[in-house]
Amino acid sequence: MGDRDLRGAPVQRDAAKTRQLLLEAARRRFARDGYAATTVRDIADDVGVNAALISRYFGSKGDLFAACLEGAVQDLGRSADKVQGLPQMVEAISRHAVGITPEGVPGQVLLLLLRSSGDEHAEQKRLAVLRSFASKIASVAGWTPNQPGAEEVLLRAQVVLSVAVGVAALRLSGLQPLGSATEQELVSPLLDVATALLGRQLSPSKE
Amino acid sequence: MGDRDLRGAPVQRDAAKTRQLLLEAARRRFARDGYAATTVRDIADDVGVNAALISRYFGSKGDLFAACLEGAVQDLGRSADKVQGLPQMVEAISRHAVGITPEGVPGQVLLLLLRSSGDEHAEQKRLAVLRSFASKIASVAGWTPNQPGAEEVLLRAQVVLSVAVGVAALRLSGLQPLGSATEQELVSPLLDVATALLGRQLSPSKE
DNA sequence: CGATTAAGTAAACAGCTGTTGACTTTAGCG
DNA sequence: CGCTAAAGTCAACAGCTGTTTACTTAATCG
Repeated sequence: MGDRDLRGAPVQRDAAKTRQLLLEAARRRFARDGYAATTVRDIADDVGVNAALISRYFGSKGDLFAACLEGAVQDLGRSADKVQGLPQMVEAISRHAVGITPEGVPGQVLLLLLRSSGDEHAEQKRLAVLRSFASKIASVAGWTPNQPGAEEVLLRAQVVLSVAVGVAALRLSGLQPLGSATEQELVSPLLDVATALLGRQLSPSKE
Repeated sequence: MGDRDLRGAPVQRDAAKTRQLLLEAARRRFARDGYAATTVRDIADDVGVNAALISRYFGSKGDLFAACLEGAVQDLGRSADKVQGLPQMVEAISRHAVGITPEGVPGQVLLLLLRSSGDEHAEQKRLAVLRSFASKIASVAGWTPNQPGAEEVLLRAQVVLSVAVGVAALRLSGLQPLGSATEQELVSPLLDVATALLGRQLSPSKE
């Protein structure tokens, strides 16, 4: 770690800070390369710290992955809460597909939801997040759980989610022009997709 | 391997057959679990054979992965050649997203295109396949390479491809109802998506 | 049938992985 | 300052990974 900071804040030995840096590095690696292809030494090297700290701070590599997933949940939740209409939802999806965080992997949060450690517990959490995010998409489109045709709407909402994760994955692969498309360039096609899938359902604002 | 076969064909020791079985097992594993999480012993055990045969028959684990990718290319190409209109293309996509092969992983071929070994050579092949498949989608929608707005159409075609791989990935995750949706149940929403993205471009059949 | 060659196995290998325990260094406080 | 507890390093470990080598077993053919 660096010996100095621009501000006077404590830098040199700060367990909380180091823990946070490890978490961020792990998120990047896990999202980009996947769980199995990422070693604890990779992550530790990114931070410039010894790999033993991962076991010390998080318990195990698997627990670190679980913590990353938890972070993704919160990031996603924070975005979802602000969303009110279908266009706003598409904007949020575009933002996540492109990647919000600076220095982060494109589509980091969404990609993490595709990554799997072997652990059953983590796997169920991952599934729970996907399910709840799909439900959120459906609800934004005016869906209520026990109306007729709810299953069909939920399916379509999950297809919308599929676009999001698919775009994130293909961007990561470097497929052009998708890989270098800006957030705004994505909004138009993604809005078309969302409208086509969910637009004719009892829309919240007009008609 | 089994000692008998129902037909009189040679079963017990057939290098070609064993090689083929290894290839199929590898495709399943790589598609489902990814490259790094799959060990050569896993694959060999699926076939009931010693792991040393993988190095012998394919050169290395990386070469085996490349062979799997090659298989995916051919499968995808075979489907793409038959396709003529946009509805047929959606059908083909649905078929691949659900998974054609019996005993195969859902969306095996599409998932393989998301999996990455570290190898640069394999990575470029993977990208080439994605690119060519996206172009195929665009061309089915009536796109020609040097027309005005070609870039935009290509982007939209790649979004269509994103839906395909996204659906395959989320089905693998077990997200319901998407995970157990039939090919026919997927056709309707996917046709809506493809039409919304590419329909207003100079469509091949009507108008 | 016996020999030759292919098909498959077994064991060993070097390198890497996650994790642990003992050690060293730094920050903070009396 | 000197001491203590925290923060971080280091080295070692057991287990697993891909690959190779020497071997056993089975099929083929004169």
